[in-house]
Amino acid sequence: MTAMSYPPDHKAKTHARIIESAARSFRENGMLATGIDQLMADAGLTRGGFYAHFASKAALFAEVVRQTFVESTSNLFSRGLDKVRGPAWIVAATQRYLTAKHRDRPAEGCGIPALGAEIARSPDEVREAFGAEIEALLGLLAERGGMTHDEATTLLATWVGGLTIARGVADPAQSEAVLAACRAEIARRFGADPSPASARAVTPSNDQ
Amino acid sequence: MTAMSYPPDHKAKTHARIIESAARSFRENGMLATGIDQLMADAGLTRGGFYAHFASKAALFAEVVRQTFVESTSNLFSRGLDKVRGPAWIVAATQRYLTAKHRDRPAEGCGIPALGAEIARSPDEVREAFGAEIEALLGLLAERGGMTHDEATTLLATWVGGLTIARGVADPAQSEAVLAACRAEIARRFGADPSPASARAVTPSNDQ
DNA sequence: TGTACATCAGTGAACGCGCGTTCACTGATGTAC
DNA sequence: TGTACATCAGTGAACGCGCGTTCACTGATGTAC
Repeated sequence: MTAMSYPPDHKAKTHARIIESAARSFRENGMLATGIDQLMADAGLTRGGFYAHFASKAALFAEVVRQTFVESTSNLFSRGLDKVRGPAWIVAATQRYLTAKHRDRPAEGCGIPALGAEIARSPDEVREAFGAEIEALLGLLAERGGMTHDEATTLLATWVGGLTIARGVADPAQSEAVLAACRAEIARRFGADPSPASARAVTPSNDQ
Repeated sequence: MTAMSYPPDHKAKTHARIIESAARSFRENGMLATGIDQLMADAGLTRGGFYAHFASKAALFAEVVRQTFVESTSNLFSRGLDKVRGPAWIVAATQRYLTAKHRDRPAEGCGIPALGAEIARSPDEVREAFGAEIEALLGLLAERGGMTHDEATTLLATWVGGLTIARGVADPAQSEAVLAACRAEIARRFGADPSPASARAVTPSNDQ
């Protein structure tokens, strides 16, 4: 009862390690294509131990969904993007989301384009986690971008759809054109400079 | 050489039947989750015959991608939508795409939200077919909606992302709110009545 | 009209392999005294 | 300080099953004469 084996955070660290490496592999290869053998091996463990950490693969998937939103929130509200608000933030965040780098590195990117279709086919456990994360993210987008909830929803939809289409297209020029079109239209809509050059060094301006 | 067994269109009909039932199952359950045994059984055949029709599962997937765009084009440019152009078409097509019915029937719906992530992970064969179909569809959207290529790209991205998010969310009210937000913003942007009631009976107006 | 034949769409057993999950266990750790 | 013990994170063999693909074959069909 009071006896405590192992350091108290040992299992928690292993748990987090499994989720983080699963989150990478799920986004890169798909949830279904990632076997439990493989993802446990990636975390330096063997298959049997999986069920000491998660009730099922679906339970892990729900945790992975949460993990990808933690990462996305960090990507969208730090490293320069914490210094701007309103339209300037919207344009700068768009320049960060709709890039060739994000397109080419799904393992580190937004979970919605990478996992959305598999989430939609998953049990409630997963879809409820997704719904809660979407609502929280939309709140943050609306607040930081000075948008209505509807505008934030549409902005996120355009990001997700733009990246989905760009990832599916084989020709690099055509793919880049899809990203550029969405970037330009969003910048036009929110009335700021659409050139990618301005996205690198975001300057605090246009608060709300 | 000149000898011709079976009616000349017999194999072609079987070929089309496999593609059509695979297109349904791929969109509903995912490409990876659909086994060749199952999809051949759905078409009334046994597994071995598959390779008389397709070089590989990826080759079938490329055909399925083309098939879903044929269906989408039909859905977006007929049954009332062939009677309008310009902003009126944009709003009416949006009201048809971003609906609970489309969300709940992936097997009959747009292949981009349902298969985009799996297309992105597929060989060039599949991604080249997707790129060609995207380009053709964007041309049609731009022409019928009186939009620039960039506007058409962004509109399609918003449709795809909106449906992806709405499908992943468990709560029906939250899911409907995502669809409604995207519908309303698109209608607002293209300056027409955003109420769903006007979408049912589209009236020819506002040409280009 | 009747028979022999060539075609080929489709069959079904078999290949090696990985899947998600269960479960009896091992062995390193910290605690009690 | 030293020993016996309880804890429990992680192990690895095993479960039944379906995967994508290959290949020797069957049998219905249309053609030739």
